[in-house]
Amino acid sequence: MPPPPTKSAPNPPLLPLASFHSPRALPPTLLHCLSPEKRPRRLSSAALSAAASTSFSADPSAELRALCSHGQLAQALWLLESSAEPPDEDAYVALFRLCEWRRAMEPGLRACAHADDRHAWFGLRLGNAMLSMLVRLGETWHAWRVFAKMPERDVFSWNVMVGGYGKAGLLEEALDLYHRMMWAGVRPDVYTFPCVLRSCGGVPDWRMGREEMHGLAVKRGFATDVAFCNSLIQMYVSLGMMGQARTVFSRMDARDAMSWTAMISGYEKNGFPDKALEVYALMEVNNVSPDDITIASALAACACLGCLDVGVKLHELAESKGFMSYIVVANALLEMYAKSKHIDKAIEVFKCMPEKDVVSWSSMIAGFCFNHRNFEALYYFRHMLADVKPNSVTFIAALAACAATGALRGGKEIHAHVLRCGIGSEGYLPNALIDMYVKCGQTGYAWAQFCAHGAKDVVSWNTMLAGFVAHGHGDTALSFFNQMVKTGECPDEVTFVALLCACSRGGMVNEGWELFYSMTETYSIVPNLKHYACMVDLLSRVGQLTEAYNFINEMPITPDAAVWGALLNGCRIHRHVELGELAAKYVLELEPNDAGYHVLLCDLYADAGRWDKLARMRKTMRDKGLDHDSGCSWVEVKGVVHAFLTDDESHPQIREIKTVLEGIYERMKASGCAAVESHSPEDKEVSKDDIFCGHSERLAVAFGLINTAPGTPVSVTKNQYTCQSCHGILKMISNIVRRDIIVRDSKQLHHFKDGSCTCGDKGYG
DNA sequence: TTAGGGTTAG
Repeated sequence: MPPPPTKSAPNPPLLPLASFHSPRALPPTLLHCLSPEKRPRRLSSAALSAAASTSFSADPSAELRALCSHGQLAQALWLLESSAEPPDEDAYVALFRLCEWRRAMEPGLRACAHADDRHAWFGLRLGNAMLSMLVRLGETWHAWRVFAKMPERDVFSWNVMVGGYGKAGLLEEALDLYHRMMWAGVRPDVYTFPCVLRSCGGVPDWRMGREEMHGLAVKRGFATDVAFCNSLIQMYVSLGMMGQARTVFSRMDARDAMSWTAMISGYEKNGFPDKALEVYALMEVNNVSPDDITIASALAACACLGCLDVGVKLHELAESKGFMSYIVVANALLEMYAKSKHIDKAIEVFKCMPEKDVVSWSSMIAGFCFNHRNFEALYYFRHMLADVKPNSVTFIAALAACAATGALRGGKEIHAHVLRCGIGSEGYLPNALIDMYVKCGQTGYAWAQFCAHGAKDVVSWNTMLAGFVAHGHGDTALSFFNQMVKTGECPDEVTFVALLCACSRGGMVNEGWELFYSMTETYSIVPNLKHYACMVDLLSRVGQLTEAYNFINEMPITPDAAVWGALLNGCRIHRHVELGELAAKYVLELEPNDAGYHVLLCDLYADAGRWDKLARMRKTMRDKGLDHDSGCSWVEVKGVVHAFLTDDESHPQIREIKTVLEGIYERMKASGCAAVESHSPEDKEVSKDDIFCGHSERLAVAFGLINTAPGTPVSVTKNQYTCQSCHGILKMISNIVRRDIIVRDSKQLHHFKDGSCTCGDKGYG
């Protein structure tokens, strides 16, 4: 006897065709197939004696049918299990249909076991009703057992099984069953095609779906059936063949809301959200009324595009049609608001939802991350745990929030939670864990996670590669890339962004050119704006400013602000005011309200001693309202993330923080550290003002030093780039206090240790 | 005399 299946049991291999009709190969009774938690509860002895003393009507089968027709499931089940004789086939069928309609798992399985025990289910109608119910309840395995035992099967039985296996994601098995059906000489009907096509889209050999199914449907005269065409569209959608989907759609004589929705969601899922909205507009023009699923699909397209105006109209429409109580619509709506940078509106929708599922919570957590409100993401994550069980998508979003704030302890807790749930290798979770460890400055943990990840993909390699680059291990990054290629992993655009970045940080010009050319010549990857920006950065940082400028002018695509910004940064490092001003002209044309680029130009003037121009630039910033410093740093202490703003005096421990900074200043003076570069033109020594400049990273570092154990590293995350003065001071602090200080800023990761930084001071001319 | 097609989050 095979072991009783459990919920996680793999799909049983299909028996050889011949065994279907061989009594010797029949599986044990259905009751024995049920997993322990699925076994029906027997009636207690008290209930049995009560049943024995109950007077039944003359026709229990009629009574059972009547109870089912009135929806009285509990009483019907009781009657079934109390009667001495099994009811007739009609009564069983009525009970199975009621269980199917109610999605009543346990009563359904009990009724199945009852029929099975009494060998009363051999009729075709009864078997079919059983199959239909089991498939609808998601009990494909049990459906298979019933199907295998049925002495007679019709096209309905086969359709239910083929469709059921497809729904359960067992696509190969579904297609196998379809072929067996054909071999068995069963003639497919109009229902067969949608059942099979569901699985054709998910298997590599899609030609079977297109050629065999389509041809057969045409031959049988089903090609005009709306459900068949919709299934065909869906098959092409899942194969990413939107052209063919469009052809089927345009040739349809009649289309219903499902046809339109399949096209809308198809375009959205295949990366054409704009086309999805075009189809939606066309649907309106054709006066086809959208239903809840259409609206959810169109909202998903709006979310992709950040298209608020159409999204708001869909919101109004959903309200007018009374769809707001549908969780799918509400979820799609809050996602749309979050992605359109209206997170407060998303919160409003979320709070109005009478019921929230794992998608609602995960969307909110990811939405907060998308809107740079990572603390709220973590707050929602903690609250969710009391309400809904998180899944891999939730954990990925929460890990992103930890990564963004450098919340290592929080990230580790989530890692432990993931392992406890046994989903550590599910979906993108392994890569999200690598990313979290990388961004929290823990390359060692990231590496361990990378090595433990059994199914590495290009994203795993890229994430780890980016980790080496961020930590200043340029040589390791290049050898890691070689290892990646040797293992057969094909690099993509992201890989080359990381590699060129490594070259730029390490001043490896020749390697950079070689990699840049290899993109097109070896890997057929067309360089994008990010790659060009990296190359400009590489050339500019090493002082090849004219080459960088010429390189920009020869670009086959129009340079963006990042490309010109890289040149501006190079000009700042090498104090080339004229070329810097030219780069700044382009940058500020493209990004006129970006405070960061204005600051970069100010720094260029300050470093070059052009105080008149600096004053004018600062005035321009004031006039534009860009002079407000919104610098913010975070540090995690004992699992709690503390945030500090520039000149922040609000923290309860601010006096201790200042005392620590003052102490450091005294020790700097005593140890003769006086050669810090200052922005002040007259003073070239470290002054008290330098120490108390109010920059958020210093406050966060001081707070971390106070509140963590001696000898342990302090890890800080900052939303802007670390200024030259802070960089110099932090190097000194790491030396004085003999602690590792890790600062991840908006540009790179700095690991300060014994008075030096892993960035090699590149970028701090 | 039952059944098939479009569904939100990374």
